[in-house]
Amino acid sequence: MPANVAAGSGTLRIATWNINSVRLRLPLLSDLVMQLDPDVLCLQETKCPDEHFPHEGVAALGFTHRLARGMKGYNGVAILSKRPILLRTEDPDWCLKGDCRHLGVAVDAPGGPIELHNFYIPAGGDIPDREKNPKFGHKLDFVAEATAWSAARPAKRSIMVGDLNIAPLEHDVWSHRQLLDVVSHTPIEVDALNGWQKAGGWHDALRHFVPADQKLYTWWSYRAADWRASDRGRRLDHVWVSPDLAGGLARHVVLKDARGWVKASDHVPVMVELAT
DNA sequence: ATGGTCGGCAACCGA
Repeated sequence: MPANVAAGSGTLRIATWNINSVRLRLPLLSDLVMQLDPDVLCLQETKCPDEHFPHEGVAALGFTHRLARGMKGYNGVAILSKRPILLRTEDPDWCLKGDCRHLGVAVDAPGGPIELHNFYIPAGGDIPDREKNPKFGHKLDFVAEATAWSAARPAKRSIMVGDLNIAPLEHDVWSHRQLLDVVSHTPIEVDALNGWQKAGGWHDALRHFVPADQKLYTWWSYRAADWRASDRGRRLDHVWVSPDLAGGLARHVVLKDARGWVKASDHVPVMVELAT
């Protein structure tokens, strides 16, 4: 062991990906593993009931520890890990909907257990008005509940990842001006997300590496004729870490190439490596 | 300004 590395410490690579059907895109997971080699991979939009989760295929990639929380057709999250993970049973059923948008675990990390939360926040529909659009209300209610939850238990040795479906910064979207009325970048959503982040004392791990005045996207619409040429992206996927882990942030990857894979998801994988 | 494309699952809903 190098002299500058304390006993019991090490690095951990955490990745997050909205896979948009884990069964359809199972073959792409091996590309992800080759590119990022994550210790822990958090998935959203698995769209897969637990009894049909492709455990065998995922195990073949080295993820010996797996937890899935899915349902038929919609939503669904999973945590795949090369290190032991322990399901947290004390976290809320968000908005009491039982809709499979969160998994919380303790990861057996070098240096001691790390609390990890994988979120899939409601997209919120098309109209940014909770009176006219209940899905937007659900999104705001979900974030408000998560804010109160974070405020009640300041984060320590904790990581929060997922598809939060909100792009908070001006340069998290291709055109701040043109997206001010578009769900994902409206001021009410941005304020809500910033309030959540502040309530938990969370550090934005991607913006730790990429300055706020540089464009950074993790999602490109399927509807663009040429997603790469038009480059009308948004940063909807996030990695937040508690203050005590922020000093250990070592590396990040936004795997933009994944948007060009055959049968791509509209989101790309994001990975953060940190000392634990 | 509008519509553009996906996935699940079998007619549209959700993104």
